[in-house]
Amino acid sequence: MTAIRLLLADDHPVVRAGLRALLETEPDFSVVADVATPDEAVELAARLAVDVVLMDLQFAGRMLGARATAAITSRDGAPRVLVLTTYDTDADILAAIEAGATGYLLKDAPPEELAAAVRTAAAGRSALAPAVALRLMDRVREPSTALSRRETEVLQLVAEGLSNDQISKRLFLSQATVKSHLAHIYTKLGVDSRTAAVATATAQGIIRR
Amino acid sequence: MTAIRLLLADDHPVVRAGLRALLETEPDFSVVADVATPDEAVELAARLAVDVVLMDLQFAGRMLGARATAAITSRDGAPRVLVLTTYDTDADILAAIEAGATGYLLKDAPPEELAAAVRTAAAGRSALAPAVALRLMDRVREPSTALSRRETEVLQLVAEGLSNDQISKRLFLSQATVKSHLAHIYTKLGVDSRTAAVATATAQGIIRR
DNA sequence: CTGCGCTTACACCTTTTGGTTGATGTCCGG
DNA sequence: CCGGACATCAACCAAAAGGTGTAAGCGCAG
Repeated sequence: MTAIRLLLADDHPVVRAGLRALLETEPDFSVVADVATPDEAVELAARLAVDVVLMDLQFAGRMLGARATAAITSRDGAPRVLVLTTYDTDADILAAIEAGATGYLLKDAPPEELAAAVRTAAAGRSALAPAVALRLMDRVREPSTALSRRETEVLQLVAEGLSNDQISKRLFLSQATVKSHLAHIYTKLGVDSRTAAVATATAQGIIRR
Repeated sequence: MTAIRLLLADDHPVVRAGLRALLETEPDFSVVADVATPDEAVELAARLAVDVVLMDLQFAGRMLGARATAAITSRDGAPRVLVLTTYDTDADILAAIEAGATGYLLKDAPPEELAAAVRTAAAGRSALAPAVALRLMDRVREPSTALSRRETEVLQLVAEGLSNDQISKRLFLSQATVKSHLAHIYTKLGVDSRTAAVATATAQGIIRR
């Protein structure tokens, strides 16, 4: 049995070293490279014939991991991408899954869970951390509080302090559409103002700040 | 020359492994233990006669590191505490320094910076990451961004989703006063809406969600 | 003692946001 | 193929929030 070939992508040197240290103790794992940027990850994922990429979602505070994940998984014979991040918010999870991630793990996961997820991903099966799986279950069970992708996107911008007008320009919509989305968001969250929506959504982990 | 004895306190196994891997390559460092909880950190810092404690601020999403830091540094002959965390918000930095931390590093620091900071801390000198030092300088230079107690109180309620009317009732003020406070807040933060104020203040750690 | 900043407060006006109703097109699943 | 969820936009009205000017009491440092 050949070793599972791994590529680590995270902008924190400490995290890269930690993952390497933890994963190299497994005899059937081989960490072939670790990189600090999404671009390097995309390039090396293609060149080095790896089996699984462990990908952070945030690089230098921005959400570049999802795009890199999409770039990696879009090719034929692409490696599996296991997203490994700090936050378990709806927005992040959906972005990752949409980008083609095979699994979603949290950085506070114990080493055994990490290794198990890598093997699951290498076998092509989906690997979700318990907390993440639970959140997705809740989402399915309770569709009234589940915001659509577009709604989440709008609300994220609201949380960043943008006005309806700024949001409409950012998303190439009319203010009317932004207001429409917000009205739906208020209904779903049971609130009646943008700040209350942000507060509620933040508390529930629907958006990140 | 005796080795510098280190204790690692972080709830993320990956981070503990990473710090251990990076620091043990230094011949003059000796990692004597790593722990996952603040309580263990306080206990072992006293028992093991360590020189420097590398302390995370957040444990399981809560700010327990500052209290542990205070507990460790309050004793005679206490080890130096080097706070190592992900965020460089005002509130976190001030809490750490107030608790008696000798230094404040960010987790995205390169390994050399990390090792240098440990040696600096072991020698009893203050070790601040460049980004952190810069923020403190800004704070001293630009006191206009410092909100008064009342203003912070109002803004905290805004962040919780309350309307001006609700805030006025909560604080036994008139809506006019709340609006006055908010106008001052907008000026100090350089924004022009309540959501933008919350976003900015949260980013700077002025308020906590 | 005398400013200065914080807190409180009011009035007037403009801009933004929220609430409602209605309409069109798309896409997906039964 | 059709219903339903989603996304898009419009027009209108009501309410909330923001902008500006003004001002009084209070505590504190120079």
